Amino acid sequence: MTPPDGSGVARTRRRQADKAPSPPTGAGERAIDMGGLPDFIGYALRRAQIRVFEDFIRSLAKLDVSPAQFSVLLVIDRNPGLKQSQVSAVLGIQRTNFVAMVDELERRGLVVRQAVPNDRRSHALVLTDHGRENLRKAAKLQAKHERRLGERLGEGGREALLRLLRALAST
Amino acid sequence: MTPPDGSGVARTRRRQADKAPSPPTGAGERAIDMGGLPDFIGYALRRAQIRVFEDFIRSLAKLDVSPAQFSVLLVIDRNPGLKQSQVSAVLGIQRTNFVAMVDELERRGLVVRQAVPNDRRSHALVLTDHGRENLRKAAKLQAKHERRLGERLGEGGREALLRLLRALAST
DNA sequence: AATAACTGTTATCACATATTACATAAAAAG
DNA sequence: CTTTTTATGTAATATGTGATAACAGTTATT
Repeated sequence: MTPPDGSGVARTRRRQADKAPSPPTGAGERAIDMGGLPDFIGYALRRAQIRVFEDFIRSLAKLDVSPAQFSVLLVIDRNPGLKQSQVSAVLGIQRTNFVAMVDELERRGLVVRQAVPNDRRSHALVLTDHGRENLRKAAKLQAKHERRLGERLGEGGREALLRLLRALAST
Repeated sequence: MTPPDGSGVARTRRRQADKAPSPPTGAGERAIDMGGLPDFIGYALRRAQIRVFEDFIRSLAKLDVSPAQFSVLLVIDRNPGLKQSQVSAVLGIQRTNFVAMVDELERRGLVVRQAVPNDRRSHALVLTDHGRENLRKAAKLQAKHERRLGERLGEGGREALLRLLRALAST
């Protein structure tokens, strides 16, 4: 499996290079035949995912929290004391790659690794006060982002989309 | 914008590391609270995209054609003679990164860069016979893949999904 | 006690994407 | 027609994301 970020979207750098794909094709130049690409699930999925992640990143830019970081903070907040391996597993992040993520969150003072009473191998993850405060703000911005997406999808669109996406992802 | 592949999916390597996110939570260990993550568009989108790309890659493994390569071959086939920059632009690939892609496709004998009559800067891209044949086979496998996805989505699900995804991606 | 499995970690590798700089060539401006 | 701007392809490079292998310390099994 794979982490909740990826998306190929550069979080730090400001994007906007080359140009967006196929602006409706101006006057003169003959339209380019996409060969049905936009009607393929995978292509449509990818395009949508990129857009949504871009919007997410813009929405939380103030806090500099990526989609992946948001998911990590959220899970730790709801399940304080989980081991690194547990958090990484539910999120589909490999524990080896998860190390650096926790390093960064710890460096920023959002998370701490705590000793576990009966197991000297594992680290229990908990949010600091600062981490909780940061998550609270992030969640607010994320909710706004989510609402914005919902509006684009029309009445009942969001729920329908979630159902369909789960159908694709399940099993 | 961004290319049609990405997806964080390793095409070459065989995947399956760590374990899939949150298997329904067995008996003993208390369920982990995802904090509503699965109900967020971005998260669901990402998960679905990964799954779909994995399936695509498996489906076309025989031909060793990635989603990105498939889209490139398709566009060149439908619009023979387009310049590199045109192809990369419609697909949302930066022209600098597109160079290596064309190199590879050319190396494999699927595509050729042709001189353009009135412009000595640009290269016109066309499929070779081998490239066309390869695309034909790829399209067949892709169609099967697409049908399989459609079945998962139920009656009218595919069309509904495409509509919703386009709503997210547009503008 | 010996062996196996778990946990976190480091070091790499592969690959996707973005940025910068450049050479050549065509187009636009003057 | 010359100067300047823009377009095109390319290389070099940096960063991010994901996968693999190996390892040390610890705990669990046998």
